[in-house]
Amino acid sequence: MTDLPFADHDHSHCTSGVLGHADKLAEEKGLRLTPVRRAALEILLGEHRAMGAYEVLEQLQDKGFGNQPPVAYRALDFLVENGLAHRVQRLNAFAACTQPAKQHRPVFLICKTCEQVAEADASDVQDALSAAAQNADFTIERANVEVLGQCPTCRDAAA
Amino acid sequence: MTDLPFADHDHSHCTSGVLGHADKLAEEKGLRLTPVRRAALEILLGEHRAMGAYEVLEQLQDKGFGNQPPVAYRALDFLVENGLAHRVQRLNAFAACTQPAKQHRPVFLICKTCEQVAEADASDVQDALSAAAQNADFTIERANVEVLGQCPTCRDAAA
DNA sequence: GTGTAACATGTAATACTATAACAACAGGAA
DNA sequence: TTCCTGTTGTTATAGTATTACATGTTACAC
Repeated sequence: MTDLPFADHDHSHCTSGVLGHADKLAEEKGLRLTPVRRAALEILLGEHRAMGAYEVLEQLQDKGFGNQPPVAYRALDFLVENGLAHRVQRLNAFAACTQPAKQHRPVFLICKTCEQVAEADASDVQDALSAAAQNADFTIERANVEVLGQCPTCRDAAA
Repeated sequence: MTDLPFADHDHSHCTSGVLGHADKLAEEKGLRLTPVRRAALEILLGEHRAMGAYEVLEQLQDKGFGNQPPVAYRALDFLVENGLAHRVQRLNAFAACTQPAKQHRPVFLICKTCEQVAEADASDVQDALSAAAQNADFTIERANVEVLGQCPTCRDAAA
């Protein structure tokens, strides 16, 4: 219970900390943290919540950058690729439940090649999740665990 | 290693099994497994992979049902609500990484009320995930763990 | 069996999310 | 300088999802 992520915190401090790290990272790794990219990061940090790309775009526009979707997506993709931001989500899709009889909380194993989806039984995962949530005093309503990768068949075929 | 989800299997059997269960469930719980809904489930089962709503819609259309998006979304929502299908996904959004310094594989705790996102450190979850994937002989490329619920502040405010 | 409430379906219109493709430009290396 | 690489701007378009309203159907009370 040492580190409650939702608790009040010195926001300006956490913001400048991340920005400082970003600058350092850019220098060390030769990343080009250009004005748009830095601005996008500032915007995300400024709200401390998940933001849609178009929300970010709007604020970028206010700061004088382009106003077309790619402007935001490119900056965000850069941040994600370099570990400065996360993308929350992937795959807008549905799959039949293969074990509707059991009350279960599945983990989805999604093969990026053949697109098959397997439901792995992973009560361990869910238990760990419950523990993590409890630790943050967070009430779980729905959990979504998606793993993207390759199924044995496609992997072997590719090899 | 008893149950490899990706292994070859008797697909017609697993399909009819789920459909049979759906029929039984409908009868027991008084659910209305109407033609569109049953057709949507058959379509999902027929491919055994994650399908976009518009893909399902197309096939529904071929079977003589409506051809507007809500037709598919409603049927799919019904299936999801009743545990007959899963929705793979949640939230198309970005969030700044709050701990860019550490190499970490976060779990996102997303408050559905204030939309704040916290990154919980959950190596336990990731370990469990790795184990589950290994058990299915699945190669993980990217894992996305999202939990939707309420943060302590919003929960207390609602109470 | 009729009326009514609740739920299902069909359809149109629109909003939101994301990408492809190309032009213009800036900076570094040969 | 010239070429290469990468960044930004912009247009156009594709893909995903919801709102709103009209119509139809089912089940139940009376």
